[in-house]
Amino acid sequence: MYEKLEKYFKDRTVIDEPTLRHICSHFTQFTAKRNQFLLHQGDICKYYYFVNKGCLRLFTTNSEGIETTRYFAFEGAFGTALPSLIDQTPAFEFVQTIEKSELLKISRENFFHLVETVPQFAKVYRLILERGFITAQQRIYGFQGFDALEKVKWVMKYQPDFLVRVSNKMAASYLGLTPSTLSRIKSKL
Amino acid sequence: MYEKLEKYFKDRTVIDEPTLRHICSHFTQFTAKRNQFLLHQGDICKYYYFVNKGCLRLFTTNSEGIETTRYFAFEGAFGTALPSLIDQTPAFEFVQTIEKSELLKISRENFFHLVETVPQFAKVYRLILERGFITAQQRIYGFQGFDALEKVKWVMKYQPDFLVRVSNKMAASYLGLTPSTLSRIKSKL
DNA sequence: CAAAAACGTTGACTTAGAGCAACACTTTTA
DNA sequence: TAAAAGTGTTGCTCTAAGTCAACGTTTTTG
Repeated sequence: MYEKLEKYFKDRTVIDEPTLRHICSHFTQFTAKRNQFLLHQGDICKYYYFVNKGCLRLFTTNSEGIETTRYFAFEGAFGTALPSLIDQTPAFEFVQTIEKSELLKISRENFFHLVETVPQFAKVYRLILERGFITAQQRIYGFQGFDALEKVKWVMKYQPDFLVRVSNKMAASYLGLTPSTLSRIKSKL
Repeated sequence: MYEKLEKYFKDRTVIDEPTLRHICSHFTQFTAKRNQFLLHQGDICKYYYFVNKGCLRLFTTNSEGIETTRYFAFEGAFGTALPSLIDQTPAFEFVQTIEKSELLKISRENFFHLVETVPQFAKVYRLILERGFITAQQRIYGFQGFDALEKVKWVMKYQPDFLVRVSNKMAASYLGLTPSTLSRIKSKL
């Protein structure tokens, strides 16, 4: 139940077993069906999620109903609507499973309590933020000024399993293309 | 010399004077001319910068020489090429002043030493990362699927002083537009 | 398991914004 | 302070990608 989560911490910091168990005791497991929403736009986000199995998608829709996907959290990754969780403001993004999933969740209160009281937890949170920030930067640089073909090559290089794991439609909403365009690109390699 | 930096910390955490002075003692001041480069693409980034006066721009160029700007650090803001600073890998982005500037810098070693040893410093770094991550997310959502007019309205709403402070050319490279297009948009409000 | 809904692909048409060039105006520099 | 370099604006043309629609295939659901 907590193997993946424990591995996540062991891979990122020096940590003893009691501390690990203390951390894990704040996470509770639950399952979710395919396409189940854990958070709707406008809700206040209460939990940080960790994916044991399956996949979470974070996305928003604009006024015309067009979806933009920001992030997919696969097995062994954390994910949440961070601005809403931090500031307790209505979420801009939806959090949704795209497959039947086994998830762990920790409440905002417990999460930040651990950040304040367990140095290893604070360290790992710092690493999550650093990587998240860096990934978002790469995405800005990687997508701005790229044409459709370059975007597709970019994900194939930096997230090789992405195109096989995710539907054409969702991949398109991540890349900022229409499904038609992505389909045409893929047919030429 | 350290007033802005001290204010930055006082605004973000509870901190006593000796700790504040300890932190400040690791920063050294220097000045830079307009359009001076503090870091070139491919260099290894050694410093975190704080802007006392002036402005830093972080940008990259693609294979055709087209510039994409990710971030402007104005007075009272931190800025650096974070992936390079953290991993000590060749920088993907340039760091450049766009005005005559007064800056503070702290070495990577001292920065992370303070993160490890001064809880208030770690806290403030965490806040920087959280805000940076959130801003980058907003930028992804704000720009993907927006047309040129919507992008311009978006910056006017969320960064009102931006268009007046920054040249048309640099604003365009931030927005992912050509200078011609931005110029045309502005002429229609 | 059959009907309905959703998805992927492809073709024809349209369009927002890029590319390019010309010119005026401003800033830098020698 | 004159020449050179850089910047903002505007007109014209062109193209990458969006829109819309048709159709077959897969997935969902009652």
